Amino acid sequence: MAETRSEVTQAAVERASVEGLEGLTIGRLADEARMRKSSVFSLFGSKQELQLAALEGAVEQFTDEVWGPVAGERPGLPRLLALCDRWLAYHERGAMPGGCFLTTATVEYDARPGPLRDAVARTMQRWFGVLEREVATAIEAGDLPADTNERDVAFQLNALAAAASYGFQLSRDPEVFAVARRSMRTALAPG
Amino acid sequence: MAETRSEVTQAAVERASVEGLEGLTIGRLADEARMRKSSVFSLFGSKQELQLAALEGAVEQFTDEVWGPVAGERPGLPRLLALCDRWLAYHERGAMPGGCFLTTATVEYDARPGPLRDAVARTMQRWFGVLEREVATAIEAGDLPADTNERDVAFQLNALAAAASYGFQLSRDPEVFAVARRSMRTALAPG
DNA sequence: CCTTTTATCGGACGATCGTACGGTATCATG
DNA sequence: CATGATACCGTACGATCGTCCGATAAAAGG
Repeated sequence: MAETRSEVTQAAVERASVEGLEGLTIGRLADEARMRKSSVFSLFGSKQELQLAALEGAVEQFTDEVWGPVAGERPGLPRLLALCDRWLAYHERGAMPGGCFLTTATVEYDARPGPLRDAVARTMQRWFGVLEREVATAIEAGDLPADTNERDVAFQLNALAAAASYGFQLSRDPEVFAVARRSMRTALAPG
Repeated sequence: MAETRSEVTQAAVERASVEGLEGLTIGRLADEARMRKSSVFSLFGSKQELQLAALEGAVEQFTDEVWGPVAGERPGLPRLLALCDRWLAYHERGAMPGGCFLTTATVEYDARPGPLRDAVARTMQRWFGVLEREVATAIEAGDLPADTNERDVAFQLNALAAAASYGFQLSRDPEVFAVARRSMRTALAPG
C-alpha cells in the first residue's frame, strides 16, 4: 500500500501542477493509476489528505532535484548561484508539467483559510528561510556587500524564479529563462 | 440587464481573485446577487463567458485604478515610478480581496489550453508591452542608462509586484510591500 | 490447512455542478 | 387598454464530485 500510495501521490503532484490542488479529483487520479475511485480514496482517507500528501511529495522532489545537487558547492555566492541555476533549470526542463508547484499552490490558497493554506504558508516560509540563510552565508564569506538585505534578495530571487516558471508556461518562450537568469545575476551583483 | 450583468461580473471578479476563475460557480454567484441560478446563467450564456467577462472586468478595473491616475505624470522615470507605487498600493489596500487577479488567472491557466488561457496570455502580453514601452520612454528621456534591457526590467517589475501580492496574501505581513518597493527601486536604479 | 490481515473492488448515497426550457411578472409602446 | 418585449423565476436533467461500506481475493502467519 505504501508503494501504491506514493505512486498515486506522484501522479497527483504532476496533475496538481497543471490543474491546481483544488482541481484534483480522485476519480481521474484513479483512472490514471488503473484503479477504482474507492481504492484511491481509501489510500488517503479524504481529498484533503491527498492534497497534503501531494504538497509534501512536491517539496520532497524539489529538494532532491534542486537543493541536493548543489549542497556540495562552496558555501557563499558559488553555492547560491548554483542553486539559482539549478532552480531555473528545474523549471526549464519541465520537471513539473504545469510549472512551479509551490507557486501554483501559493496563489491558489493564499486567500483561502484552512489546513492547506497553513501547510503552504509553512512551506513557503521554510523556503524563504533557506534563501535568506544562503544569502547571509554569502555575505559572511565576503561574496556580497555587508549591507545586503537578506530578506530583500531572497524575495527577489523567489519572485524571479516564480515569474520565470509561469511566464514560460504562458508564453512557451524559453527566452524568459535567460531573462530570469540575467535578472538573478543582477540581484546578486556584488556592488 | 446590462446593469445587472456588470454587477454580477464585478462580484465574479472579486470571488475569482480568491477562489480562481475555475472556482467560480454560477449558483453561489446567484446567492450573492440574490438571484436565481438560471437568471445569472442567462446573463452570460455559459460559464466560460462569465469567466471571460470577469477577466475583462478585472483588467478594466486595474487600468482605471492604476494606470489612469498616473497617466498625467511626466513621461519617463517619474511616471514609471508612480506607476509602480500605484501598482503596489492597489494590492496593499486590498482592492482585490484575493490578491492580484491577473497573477491568479495566469497561474491557473498557464498550462491549460483553451480560450481562457488564450485571453489571459493576450492580456499579459499587452501588460508587458505597456511596461516595456514605459521603460523605453524612461531610457529615451535619459532617466535610465541607454543599455538598459527593457524586457528584463519589465519582467522584473512584474515579478516583484506579483510576488508582493501573493506574499502578502499568504503572510499577511505588510512589510512585503516595503520589500517589493525597495526591490523595484533597485531594479530601476540609474547606474 | 485454517485463520487473520490487508489491498482492492463494486456499488451506492447525497450534494453540487453547468445547462436547458417554459412560465410569469413588469413595463414600454402603440 | 391591448400587446409585445424583457428580465427574471421555477424546475428539471444528466454528469461528476467526495464519501462510505460491505464484499472479495490474495497474502501472511500460526
